[in-house]
Amino acid sequence: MPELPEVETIYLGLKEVLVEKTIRSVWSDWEKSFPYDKNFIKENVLGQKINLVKRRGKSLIIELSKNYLVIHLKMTGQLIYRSNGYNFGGGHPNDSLIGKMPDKTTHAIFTFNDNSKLFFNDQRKFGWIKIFTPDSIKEFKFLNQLGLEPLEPNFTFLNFKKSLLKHSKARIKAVLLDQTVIAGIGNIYADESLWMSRIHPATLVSNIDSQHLKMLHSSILKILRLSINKGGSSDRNYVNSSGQKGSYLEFSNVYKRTGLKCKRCGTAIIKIRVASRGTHICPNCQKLINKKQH
DNA sequence: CACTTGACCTGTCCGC
DNA sequence: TGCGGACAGGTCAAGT
Repeated sequence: MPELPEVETIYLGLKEVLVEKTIRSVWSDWEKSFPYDKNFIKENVLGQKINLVKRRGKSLIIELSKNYLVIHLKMTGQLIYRSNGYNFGGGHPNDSLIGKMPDKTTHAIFTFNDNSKLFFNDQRKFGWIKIFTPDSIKEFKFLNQLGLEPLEPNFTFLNFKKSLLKHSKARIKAVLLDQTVIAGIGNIYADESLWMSRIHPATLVSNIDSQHLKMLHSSILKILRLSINKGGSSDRNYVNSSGQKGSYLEFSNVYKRTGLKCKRCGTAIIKIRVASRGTHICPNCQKLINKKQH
Protein backbone atom coordinates (compact mmCIF):
# COMPACT_ATOMS: atom_id res chain seq x y z
CA MET A 1 0.00 0.00 0.00
CA PRO A 2 1.71 3.27 0.71
CA GLU A 3 5.31 2.15 0.19
CA LEU A 4 8.26 4.32 -0.76
CA PRO A 5 7.00 5.50 -4.20
CA GLU A 6 3.56 6.36 -2.84
CA VAL A 7 4.94 8.24 0.17
CA GLU A 8 7.46 9.99 -2.10
CA THR A 9 4.61 11.12 -4.35
CA ILE A 10 2.71 12.49 -1.37
CA TYR A 11 5.88 14.15 -0.09
CA LEU A 12 6.50 15.85 -3.47
CA GLY A 13 2.96 17.20 -3.42
CA LEU A 14 2.90 18.32 0.20
CA LYS A 15 6.22 20.12 0.23
CA GLU A 16 4.94 22.44 -2.48
CA VAL A 17 1.88 23.50 -0.54
CA LEU A 18 2.62 23.16 3.18
CA VAL A 19 5.93 24.96 3.71
CA GLU A 20 5.53 28.38 5.36
CA LYS A 21 1.96 27.69 6.45
CA THR A 22 0.99 28.03 10.11
CA ILE A 23 -1.22 25.48 11.84
CA ARG A 24 -4.23 27.31 13.17
CA SER A 25 -6.37 24.45 14.45
CA VAL A 26 -6.58 20.67 14.48
CA TRP A 27 -9.43 18.23 14.86
CA SER A 28 -9.39 14.49 15.44
CA ASP A 29 -11.87 11.78 16.33
CA TRP A 30 -9.49 8.87 16.86
CA GLU A 31 -6.83 9.11 19.52
CA LYS A 32 -4.52 6.62 17.81
CA SER A 33 -4.60 8.64 14.59
CA PHE A 34 -3.80 11.91 16.33
CA PRO A 35 -3.69 12.73 20.07
CA TYR A 36 -6.79 14.23 21.69
CA ASP A 37 -5.24 16.18 24.53
CA LYS A 38 -6.21 19.78 23.79
CA ASN A 39 -3.58 21.35 26.05
CA PHE A 40 -0.84 19.18 24.68
CA ILE A 41 -1.77 20.09 21.12
CA LYS A 42 -2.05 23.76 21.97
CA GLU A 43 1.41 23.76 23.52
CA ASN A 44 3.11 21.58 20.94
CA VAL A 45 1.42 22.15 17.59
CA LEU A 46 -0.86 25.18 17.30
CA GLY A 47 0.60 28.42 15.99
CA GLN A 48 3.69 26.66 14.65
CA LYS A 49 4.93 27.20 11.13
CA ILE A 50 5.86 24.36 8.79
CA ASN A 51 9.53 24.73 7.91
CA LEU A 52 10.21 21.54 5.99
CA VAL A 53 8.59 18.33 4.77
CA LYS A 54 10.74 15.19 4.46
CA ARG A 55 10.36 11.50 3.73
CA ARG A 56 12.28 8.67 5.41
CA GLY A 57 11.36 5.17 4.22
CA LYS A 58 7.57 5.04 4.37
CA SER A 59 7.35 7.85 6.94
CA LEU A 60 6.73 11.54 6.40
CA ILE A 61 8.36 14.05 8.71
CA ILE A 62 7.00 17.58 9.02
CA GLU A 63 9.35 20.02 10.72
CA LEU A 64 7.48 22.72 12.58
CA SER A 65 9.04 25.87 14.03
CA LYS A 66 9.50 24.06 17.36
CA ASN A 67 8.45 20.44 17.04
CA TYR A 68 8.01 17.59 14.57
CA LEU A 69 5.10 15.62 13.19
CA VAL A 70 5.93 12.08 12.06
CA ILE A 71 3.31 10.39 9.90
CA HIS A 72 2.90 6.75 8.94
CA LEU A 73 0.07 5.79 6.60
CA LYS A 74 0.36 2.02 7.14
CA MET A 75 -2.04 0.37 4.67
CA THR A 76 -4.94 2.70 4.00
CA GLY A 77 -3.82 6.13 5.14
CA GLN A 78 -4.28 9.16 2.92
CA LEU A 79 -3.10 12.77 3.23
CA ILE A 80 -5.19 15.09 1.11
CA TYR A 81 -4.64 18.80 0.83
CA ARG A 82 -7.39 21.24 -0.09
CA SER A 83 -6.66 24.89 -0.69
CA ASN A 84 -8.83 27.71 0.55
CA GLY A 85 -11.90 28.11 -1.62
CA TYR A 86 -12.30 24.40 -2.17
CA ASN A 87 -15.88 23.38 -1.74
CA PHE A 88 -15.34 21.39 1.44
CA GLY A 89 -17.81 18.61 1.58
CA GLY A 90 -18.92 19.26 -1.99
CA GLY A 91 -16.59 17.08 -4.05
CA HIS A 92 -14.29 18.17 -6.82
CA PRO A 93 -14.38 17.46 -10.58
CA ASN A 94 -10.67 16.61 -10.74
CA ASP A 95 -10.83 13.90 -8.08
CA SER A 96 -10.25 10.50 -9.60
CA LEU A 97 -11.16 8.60 -6.47
CA ILE A 98 -12.22 10.70 -3.54
CA GLY A 99 -14.61 13.58 -3.64
CA LYS A 100 -16.03 15.00 -0.47
CA MET A 101 -13.58 16.06 2.19
CA PRO A 102 -13.90 15.17 4.99
CA ASP A 103 -15.34 11.73 4.36
CA LYS A 104 -16.21 8.93 6.76
CA THR A 105 -12.57 7.80 6.91
CA THR A 106 -11.26 11.22 7.96
CA HIS A 107 -9.71 11.01 11.44
CA ALA A 108 -7.69 14.22 11.63
CA ILE A 109 -7.92 17.65 10.00
CA PHE A 110 -5.29 20.38 10.08
CA THR A 111 -6.47 23.89 9.25
CA PHE A 112 -3.84 26.45 8.25
CA ASN A 113 -3.67 30.21 8.53
CA ASP A 114 -4.93 30.68 4.95
CA ASN A 115 -7.94 28.39 5.58
CA SER A 116 -6.49 25.55 3.52
CA LYS A 117 -6.78 22.11 5.10
CA LEU A 118 -4.91 18.82 5.29
CA PHE A 119 -7.09 15.74 5.76
CA PHE A 120 -5.73 12.55 7.30
CA ASN A 121 -7.96 9.69 6.16
CA ASP A 122 -7.53 6.08 7.17
CA GLN A 123 -10.09 3.40 6.53
CA ARG A 124 -8.42 0.83 8.75
CA LYS A 125 -7.14 3.23 11.42
CA PHE A 126 -3.67 1.63 11.52
CA GLY A 127 -1.85 4.82 10.55
CA TRP A 128 -0.73 7.55 12.94
CA ILE A 129 0.55 11.07 13.30
CA LYS A 130 2.89 11.47 16.28
CA ILE A 131 4.20 14.68 17.81
CA PHE A 132 7.84 14.96 18.89
CA THR A 133 10.07 17.60 20.40
CA PRO A 134 13.63 17.98 19.06
CA ASP A 135 14.76 15.84 22.01
CA SER A 136 12.10 13.14 21.90
CA ILE A 137 12.40 12.55 18.15
CA LYS A 138 16.00 11.47 18.70
CA GLU A 139 14.70 8.66 20.86
CA PHE A 140 12.00 7.50 18.47
CA LYS A 141 13.19 3.96 17.91
CA PHE A 142 11.17 3.36 14.77
CA LEU A 143 12.90 6.18 12.90
CA ASN A 144 16.32 5.51 14.39
CA GLN A 145 16.34 1.89 13.32
CA LEU A 146 15.40 2.44 9.68
CA GLY A 147 17.90 1.01 7.25
CA LEU A 148 19.31 2.17 3.92
CA GLU A 149 17.38 4.81 2.03
CA PRO A 150 17.14 3.54 -1.58
CA LEU A 151 17.08 6.99 -3.19
CA GLU A 152 20.12 8.27 -1.27
CA PRO A 153 23.67 8.12 -2.70
CA ASN A 154 24.77 5.66 -0.01
CA PHE A 155 22.46 2.98 -1.44
CA THR A 156 25.42 1.51 -3.29
CA PHE A 157 25.74 -2.12 -4.25
CA LEU A 158 28.41 -2.66 -1.59
CA ASN A 159 26.27 -1.17 1.19
CA PHE A 160 23.26 -3.11 -0.06
CA LYS A 161 25.21 -6.37 -0.04
CA LYS A 162 26.68 -5.67 3.38
CA SER A 163 23.24 -5.00 4.85
CA LEU A 164 21.69 -8.09 3.31
CA LEU A 165 24.46 -10.40 4.40
CA LYS A 166 23.75 -9.58 8.05
CA HIS A 167 20.61 -11.67 7.48
CA SER A 168 22.11 -14.39 5.33
CA LYS A 169 20.06 -17.18 6.91
CA ALA A 170 16.74 -15.46 6.23
CA ARG A 171 14.58 -15.58 3.11
CA ILE A 172 15.22 -12.73 0.73
CA LYS A 173 11.63 -11.51 0.68
CA ALA A 174 11.51 -11.25 4.47
CA VAL A 175 14.75 -9.27 4.40
CA LEU A 176 13.48 -6.89 1.71
CA LEU A 177 10.41 -6.22 3.85
CA ASP A 178 12.55 -5.59 6.94
CA GLN A 179 12.58 -1.80 7.32
CA THR A 180 15.73 -1.90 9.44
CA VAL A 181 17.65 -3.30 6.45
CA ILE A 182 16.25 -1.18 3.61
CA ALA A 183 13.61 1.46 4.32
CA GLY A 184 10.63 1.78 2.04
CA ILE A 185 10.07 -1.56 0.30
CA GLY A 186 6.73 -3.27 0.95
CA ASN A 187 4.89 -6.21 -0.56
CA ILE A 188 4.37 -4.75 -4.03
CA TYR A 189 7.95 -3.67 -4.74
CA ALA A 190 9.50 -6.71 -3.06
CA ASP A 191 7.61 -8.98 -5.49
CA GLU A 192 8.33 -6.75 -8.47
CA SER A 193 12.07 -6.43 -7.88
CA LEU A 194 12.48 -10.17 -7.19
CA TRP A 195 10.74 -10.97 -10.48
CA MET A 196 12.93 -8.55 -12.37
CA SER A 197 16.08 -10.10 -10.94
CA ARG A 198 14.77 -13.68 -11.40
CA ILE A 199 15.10 -14.58 -7.73
CA HIS A 200 12.60 -16.81 -5.92
CA PRO A 201 11.36 -14.91 -2.85
CA ALA A 202 11.96 -17.88 -0.53
CA THR A 203 15.66 -18.10 -1.44
CA LEU A 204 17.98 -17.80 1.55
CA VAL A 205 20.15 -14.71 1.22
CA SER A 206 23.28 -16.86 1.51
CA ASN A 207 22.19 -18.82 -1.58
CA ILE A 208 22.03 -15.79 -3.86
CA ASP A 209 25.13 -15.36 -6.01
CA SER A 210 26.79 -12.01 -6.53
CA GLN A 211 25.42 -11.56 -10.03
CA HIS A 212 21.83 -11.98 -8.86
CA LEU A 213 22.44 -9.68 -5.90
CA LYS A 214 23.64 -7.06 -8.35
CA MET A 215 20.53 -7.49 -10.45
CA LEU A 216 18.37 -7.21 -7.35
CA HIS A 217 20.07 -3.97 -6.35
CA SER A 218 19.55 -2.39 -9.76
CA SER A 219 16.01 -3.80 -10.05
CA ILE A 220 14.99 -2.16 -6.78
CA LEU A 221 16.21 1.19 -8.06
CA LYS A 222 14.62 0.79 -11.48
CA ILE A 223 11.25 -0.23 -10.10
CA LEU A 224 11.07 2.39 -7.35
CA ARG A 225 11.98 5.12 -9.86
CA LEU A 226 9.49 3.86 -12.43
CA SER A 227 6.75 3.78 -9.83
CA ILE A 228 7.53 7.31 -8.64
CA ASN A 229 7.30 8.43 -12.27
CA LYS A 230 3.88 6.78 -12.50
CA GLY A 231 2.70 8.39 -9.28
CA GLY A 232 2.82 5.13 -7.30
CA SER A 233 0.48 2.13 -7.14
CA SER A 234 -3.22 2.48 -6.40
CA ASP A 235 -4.03 -1.07 -5.38
CA ARG A 236 -6.95 -0.18 -3.15
CA ASN A 237 -7.30 3.35 -1.97
CA TYR A 238 -3.94 5.04 -2.39
CA VAL A 239 -4.17 8.60 -3.70
CA ASN A 240 -1.66 11.45 -3.78
CA SER A 241 -1.99 14.70 -1.86
CA SER A 242 -4.42 16.02 -4.49
CA GLY A 243 -6.61 12.93 -4.29
CA GLN A 244 -5.46 11.34 -7.54
CA LYS A 245 -4.51 7.71 -8.16
CA GLY A 246 -1.13 6.43 -9.36
CA SER A 247 -0.75 4.16 -12.37
CA TYR A 248 2.21 1.88 -11.61
CA LEU A 249 0.05 -1.25 -11.43
CA GLU A 250 -0.68 -0.88 -15.15
CA PHE A 251 3.02 -1.65 -15.61
CA SER A 252 3.47 -4.29 -12.91
CA ASN A 253 5.00 -7.61 -13.87
CA VAL A 254 3.73 -9.93 -11.14
CA TYR A 255 1.92 -8.06 -8.39
CA LYS A 256 -1.85 -8.71 -8.61
CA ARG A 257 -1.31 -10.61 -11.89
CA THR A 258 -2.14 -14.12 -10.67
CA GLY A 259 -3.10 -16.33 -13.63
CA LEU A 260 -1.87 -13.83 -16.23
CA LYS A 261 1.13 -14.55 -18.45
CA CYS A 262 4.66 -13.71 -17.38
CA LYS A 263 5.83 -10.89 -19.64
CA ARG A 264 9.20 -12.63 -20.09
CA CYS A 265 8.29 -16.28 -20.73
CA GLY A 266 4.50 -16.57 -20.94
CA THR A 267 4.12 -18.88 -17.94
CA ALA A 268 1.11 -18.13 -15.72
CA ILE A 269 1.93 -16.04 -12.66
CA ILE A 270 1.08 -17.80 -9.39
CA LYS A 271 0.44 -16.54 -5.87
CA ILE A 272 2.18 -18.28 -2.98
CA ARG A 273 2.91 -17.45 0.66
CA VAL A 274 6.39 -16.38 1.73
CA ALA A 275 7.21 -14.73 5.05
CA SER A 276 3.46 -15.07 5.75
CA ARG A 277 2.72 -12.61 2.95
CA GLY A 278 0.86 -13.08 -0.31
CA THR A 279 3.67 -13.36 -2.87
CA HIS A 280 3.47 -13.27 -6.67
CA ILE A 281 6.02 -15.08 -8.80
CA CYS A 282 6.64 -16.54 -12.22
CA PRO A 283 7.30 -20.21 -11.37
CA ASN A 284 9.45 -20.57 -14.47
CA CYS A 285 11.64 -17.46 -14.19
CA GLN A 286 12.03 -17.60 -10.42
CA LYS A 287 13.28 -21.05 -9.48
CA LEU A 288 14.15 -21.75 -5.88
CA ILE A 289 17.88 -22.37 -5.48
CA ASN A 290 18.42 -24.81 -2.63
CA LYS A 291 22.13 -25.24 -2.08
CA LYS A 292 23.22 -28.14 0.07
CA GLN A 293 24.72 -26.94 3.33
CA HIS A 294 27.77 -28.71 4.72
C1' DC B 1 18.60 -16.27 16.07
C1' DA B 2 14.66 -17.10 12.48
C1' DC B 3 10.15 -17.59 12.10
C1' DT B 4 5.04 -17.60 13.21
C1' DT B 5 1.04 -15.81 15.23
C1' DG B 6 -1.92 -12.40 16.98
C1' DA B 7 -3.12 -7.71 17.53
C1' DC B 8 -4.47 -3.38 15.61
C1' DC B 9 -8.96 -2.17 12.13
C1' DT B 10 -12.45 -2.01 8.17
C1' DG B 11 -14.09 -3.17 3.60
C1' DT B 12 -14.57 -6.59 0.08
C1' DC B 13 -15.31 -10.90 -1.74
C1' DC B 14 -16.67 -15.75 -1.80
C1' DG B 15 -19.45 -19.66 -0.49
C1' DC B 16 -23.56 -21.21 1.52
C1' DT C 1 -30.62 -11.29 0.57
C1' DG C 2 -27.53 -11.84 4.46
C1' DC C 3 -24.04 -13.95 7.23
C1' DG C 4 -19.57 -15.93 8.46
C1' DG C 5 -15.10 -16.20 7.43
C1' DA C 6 -10.93 -15.42 4.80
C1' DC C 7 -8.16 -11.98 3.08
C1' DA C 8 -5.84 -7.54 2.19
C1' DG C 9 -0.60 -6.15 4.33
C1' DG C 10 2.72 -2.33 7.78
C1' DT C 11 4.56 -2.85 12.18
C1' DC C 12 5.13 -4.50 16.85
C1' DA C 13 5.01 -7.79 20.65
C1' DA C 14 4.98 -12.26 22.26
C1' DG C 15 5.64 -17.07 21.69
C1' DT C 16 7.94 -21.32 19.40
